[in-house]
Order: sequence, then C-alpha cells, then structure tokens
Amino acid sequence: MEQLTEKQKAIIDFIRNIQTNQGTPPTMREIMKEFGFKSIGTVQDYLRILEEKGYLRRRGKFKARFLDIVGLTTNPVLNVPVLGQVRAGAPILAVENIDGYINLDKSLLDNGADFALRVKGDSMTGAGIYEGDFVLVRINSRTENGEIVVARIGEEVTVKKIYCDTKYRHLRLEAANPAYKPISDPDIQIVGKVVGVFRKY
Amino acid sequence: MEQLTEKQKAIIDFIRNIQTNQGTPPTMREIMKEFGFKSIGTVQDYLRILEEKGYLRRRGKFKARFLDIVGLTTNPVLNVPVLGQVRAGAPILAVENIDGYINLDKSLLDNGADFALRVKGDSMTGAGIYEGDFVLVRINSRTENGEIVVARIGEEVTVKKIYCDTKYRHLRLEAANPAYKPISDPDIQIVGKVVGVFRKY
DNA sequence: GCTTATACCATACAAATGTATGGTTGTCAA
DNA sequence: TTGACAACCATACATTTGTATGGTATAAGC
Repeated sequence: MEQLTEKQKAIIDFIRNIQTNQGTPPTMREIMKEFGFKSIGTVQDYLRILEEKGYLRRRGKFKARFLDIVGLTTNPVLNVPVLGQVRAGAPILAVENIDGYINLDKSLLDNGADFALRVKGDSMTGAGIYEGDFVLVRINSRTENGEIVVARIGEEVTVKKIYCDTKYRHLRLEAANPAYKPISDPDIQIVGKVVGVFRKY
Repeated sequence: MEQLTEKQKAIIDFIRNIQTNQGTPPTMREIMKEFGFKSIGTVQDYLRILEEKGYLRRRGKFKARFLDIVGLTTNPVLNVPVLGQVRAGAPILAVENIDGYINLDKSLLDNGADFALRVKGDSMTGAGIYEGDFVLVRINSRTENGEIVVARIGEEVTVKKIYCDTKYRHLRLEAANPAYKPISDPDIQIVGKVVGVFRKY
C-alpha cells in the first residue's frame, strides 16, 4: 500500500474511530469540523487521495455516511462477565456473582472466553499474574498438566497451576510462588482454563 | 420492554441486520423499499412506535443514518494499531510499521492507549511481562521514576523501566531481569508509557 | 522554469434524507 | 358507536450531505 502523510493518516484514523465507536462513518462536514478545516473542498481532496491510495472506498454516489475503510476488521467483540465475590452454593456464573461486563476483541483469544475474574493475592506472581489482574477463563476446556486454571474449593475461587497425580488419582493445585504450598483437596473442582490475562497500570 | 407486533419486529430485525452487515444503519427510504411500502410516512410511524416502546433511539435531528438499536449498543471501543517492525528513521506510528488493529474496551484503560506492541525477549519477566505479550502504550504520557515505558534507541524499540539520574542528567533504562544490564544511552527517546498488558495462553 | 503533489479555501448546486401534516381502512375493546 | 390503535398512503418542505468547479500557496523534482 502506498505511503500516507501524517495528516492523511490522522484523517483515516478519525474515520476509523468514529466508525467503531458510533457504528457509522462520519460525514465530510464532520471531518471538516474535527480538523478545523474551513472548506469542505479540503476534505474532498483528502478523501480522493485516500481512495486513490486504496485506503478508502465509497459505496454508491450521493450516499450519506458511506465511507468504507479498507482492511478495517470489524472485529467481533466478545462480551464477558466479570465475576465478583462468589457465594457458596451458587453456580459460578450466577447473576449475583457478576460484577460487570468487559468487551474484548475476539482476535485476541483463539476460542473465546466465558468470564473474567479479578485476581486476588500474589500466589501466581511467578507466572506473571499479579493481584488486580483480570484473568479470562474458558469453562470446561480440556486442561493439561501445568496449565493455569481457575478452581473452586467450596466458596473459594483461586487461580493456580493444575497437576494430576495419576498415582493417587487426585488433583493438585500449585502456586507459582514458593511461599505457597500445593493444595491437594478432594473437593477441588476445576472451573475452567485461563486463556488470557489483562493488566492495567 | 413492551411487546412488539410481527411487523414491528421485522423492521427492527432489518435495521439490526443492515447495521451489523454494512456498518451503518439504513435510511428510512431503504426500509420503505425493503418492505414494499409506498409511502415514507409508514416508515415514520414504525420508527416512532419503536422509539416509544424503547427499542430504538435517534441521535440528533435531520441526521442521516443515525438510528441506534437499544441493546445493540456496544461499550465504547478503542481501536489501537499494533506495531510490527519499526523501521529506522520512520516515525513510530508510520503506516508501514503497523501490523493490524485490535479493539479494546475503553473501560479497561483509564485514559486510552495509542498503540500496542508485541513484546520480544525476556527482559521484563520480573515485572510480569513475557515474550509475546501485547503491551498497550500511551504516547507522551508523563512518566515517573520506575514506571514501565516503551523507549526507542535508533530503530530498536524496547520495553523497560525508566529512571532519571538527576545527578548526571540523563535517562536510564532498566530491565526487570537480572540477566540484563541497565542502558544509559544519550539517544534514548521515550515513546510512551505502558498502560496495559495482555497475554494469551 | 515547469510540472507535480500536498494542503488548503470558497461557493454553488444536486441528491439524499429526515420532518411535518393530513389523510384512509380495519380491528378490537369500552 | 365511539375511541384507540395498527397499518398503511400522499405530498410538501427543511436540512443534511455529497459533488462540481475553480481558486491560492508551498515544496520537491526534473
């Protein structure tokens, strides 16, 4: 694709932003206002150039808001619930456990996620998961030895590495922090596999 | 929510369909055509009813293609470019450096992000940032000592902790991995501050 | 010097699109 | 039978929005 100047790039970024945020592209006059142009002709020039360079397409003549950004992945967005405190007895995804929702680009995850969980404690710092991080969890995904999972023991929900002691036929949870001991409780219930982590600074 | 008749439901389904498929809602006359109405007034009636019943909203008067389907409204989404290889000389956000785009829920970040970068190497594992992680970066944000930043030295772009040696009046980059030595290059250029991390398993 | 490209401005006009107003017909409940 | 409501039609008009045309200034390249 041909080079764009700074200004040209700013224009196409603006169009892309409006498109994704309000679900419809801007009009030429809206672009004009945004960039402080005093003439609509200026915008016409930019759009013509962007079209010639292959970054834009127009669908039909005289159509309002019919700019198409070439290559704009209208990425499917995943809407996952964020779990708060989990109450005893209640199923993990019960409405009363849900704290809110976040959106995530599907392309960030291979197979989607069923919920998110805010991490408490420092038991997984050795694996790069810190207190306050969001972990994204896929329920009922097949897990391998050593993978990071969300498990439930009674009303406690934790993030740990899972191991299966085939000899004794029970599950073992291990922290990624030497300060914590492995857990081998017969009541361990694997909720799902951690498929992503998000941290905010 | 109030009940809809068959026809009313068909209308809103059509609007939803057009919105998701072509990225912009239909005009009233397009709706008219689709359903074979002979008068624009018919569509006006339907839209009024759907608005009264709470299934539709209009943004502004006399605006083209500004129907909003209630409930389809996704949270504000940030569309950030993902940087690939950075070429020498080129400004960091030059089009040729951009590998693609990802969408992120705005609520995940306090002040937005300007671009994302795929992490290379293991120099920040001590801070929970691993090879392959995406870091989200805000350009020109004020940085404090010890914060994680993206810096540029020539055509190399790295993620490190930043420190200002006031005594010697120069910047120092430190890895979060004892295997790496601090960098004190006069050409260090701070690109932005790391405001988020995302990792996929 | 000439051409080309970028980056603007100004204005008139055409087409699309939303709005306002006032109808008709049929059904169903009070 | 009256009234409310859904489901239409018709037309004039206001406003937005895209198009067309013709400018100016500056810098780069031949």
